[in-house]
Amino acid sequence: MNASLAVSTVIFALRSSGRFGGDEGERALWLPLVRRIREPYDGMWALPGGPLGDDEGLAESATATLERTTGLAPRYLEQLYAFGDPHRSGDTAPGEETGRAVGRVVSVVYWALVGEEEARAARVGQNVRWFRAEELPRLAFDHNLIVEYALWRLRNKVEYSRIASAFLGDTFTLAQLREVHEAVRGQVLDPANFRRQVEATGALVDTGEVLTGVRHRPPRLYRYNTTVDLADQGPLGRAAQQ
Amino acid sequence: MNASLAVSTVIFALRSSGRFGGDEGERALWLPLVRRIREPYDGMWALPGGPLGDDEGLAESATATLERTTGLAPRYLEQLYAFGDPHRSGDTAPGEETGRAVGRVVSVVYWALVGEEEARAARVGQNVRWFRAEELPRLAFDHNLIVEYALWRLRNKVEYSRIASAFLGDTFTLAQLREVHEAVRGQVLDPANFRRQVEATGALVDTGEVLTGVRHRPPRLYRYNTTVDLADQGPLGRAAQQ
DNA sequence: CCAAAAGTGTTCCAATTACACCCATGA
DNA sequence: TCATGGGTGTAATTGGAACACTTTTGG
Repeated sequence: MNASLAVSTVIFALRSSGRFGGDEGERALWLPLVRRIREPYDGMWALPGGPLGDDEGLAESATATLERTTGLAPRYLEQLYAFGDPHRSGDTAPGEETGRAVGRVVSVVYWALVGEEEARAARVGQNVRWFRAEELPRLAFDHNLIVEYALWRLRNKVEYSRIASAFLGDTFTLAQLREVHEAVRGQVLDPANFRRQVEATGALVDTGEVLTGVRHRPPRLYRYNTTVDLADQGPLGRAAQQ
Repeated sequence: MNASLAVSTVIFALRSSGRFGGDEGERALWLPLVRRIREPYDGMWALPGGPLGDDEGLAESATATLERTTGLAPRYLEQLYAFGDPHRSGDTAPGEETGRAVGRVVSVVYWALVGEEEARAARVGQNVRWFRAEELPRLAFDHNLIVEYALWRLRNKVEYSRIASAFLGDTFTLAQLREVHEAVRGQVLDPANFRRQVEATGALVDTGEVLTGVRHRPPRLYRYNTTVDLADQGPLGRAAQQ
């Protein structure tokens, strides 16, 4: 019989390493992993996922995994890649990846972004733990490679699309948006030039409100033009396809 | 049971509409399709593909399909997307896509580029026909959408990678490379600026030879630096992964 | 008034564009 | 020698990077 199909999801959140309630602190990318409770790779950490349901779409399955693992809904979701190498389990013995199927598994992997606010209150299940994306232990299967690839895609895409706003709330200041870019891209950006660049895209909408309570000049609050997709997916975005 | 898995391939070739042997003529993108001989969509044209073999990698399966359909080997091959919507057959009745499996099918689709020279001599099988990529009939399943998406990816990628050379032989003149870009991107490019841009990448190697027999100044023949991949796939390219 | 970040202005540099012009070959 | 595309030169324009400077708040 054919290989069996699983859907896994790389879930990214931006978290301040500082205490709760504090607006400040070093922001870094985190992601939730689940501990395996069967062979192969028993006891190791792995990406959340599961077998594809009989009448379930691929993106739908990724969303369900996200909800099951964190209780959250994605602010951005995109297919990453399909991994199907016959020996990707790294083991010569046939392994099960989903906890149910046996034998060869092809994984369609998605990556998701969740909001910073929601991520603070994310449910933490029994065998779920959040890790810094840059400091992962050795994961089950080829999941280290998958996370690396997802990080690469995220970092590329944040430069030429609007997905950075997925980490933020509906309204945000330009400094907040810039800090997301800085955290993901790993470099400091000139506030003046950053402002002009995002303003030049024409996608920013001035809400007319300002953020008060800060001990300096109150920054304006912006919103993104929601009639436009966060990222151009070409024909896939224009169709109702996913 | 789970959905079954198929691998399909969008195969692009660049063809002159002129006669054989003539170097000139309007170049356009063509692709081979196969005629379905079963329900659903019996008699309609579809992308070549087939079920994933038991011990076969995904890219390996795409390469095998390419060989079976055209007798050619890909000069460039990349995974496009996994399509798995439960109702992508467009039919409420359960359909078979591969000619063997029954029920729901998830297709991992690849796209490939083959050389212009090889494509002229491509084997044309019983139920295989080449079509201009811009003038396709209504295809089986969601294959029109898939081809549209593949075209979009090709046109994007040709601008920031070296995949255009996959349509050409080992050595080529800058005019030939420019004509490939013009055909794919659908716009004329300034020869002088095009030359400087590709030279600036440092990937061009002057072979020292020239192309003779033309009734004007003989152009130099170049080669691409083959130690570099045609396109940066990030961690996927660096690993032995496919 | 002072510190701090918001926001604006200006200069410099690199890349792209447009286009003029010379070069080398076949007919 | 002429037509044709190969190849080089150069000025104009654009866009980004760097950084000085003004504005507006809380303390």
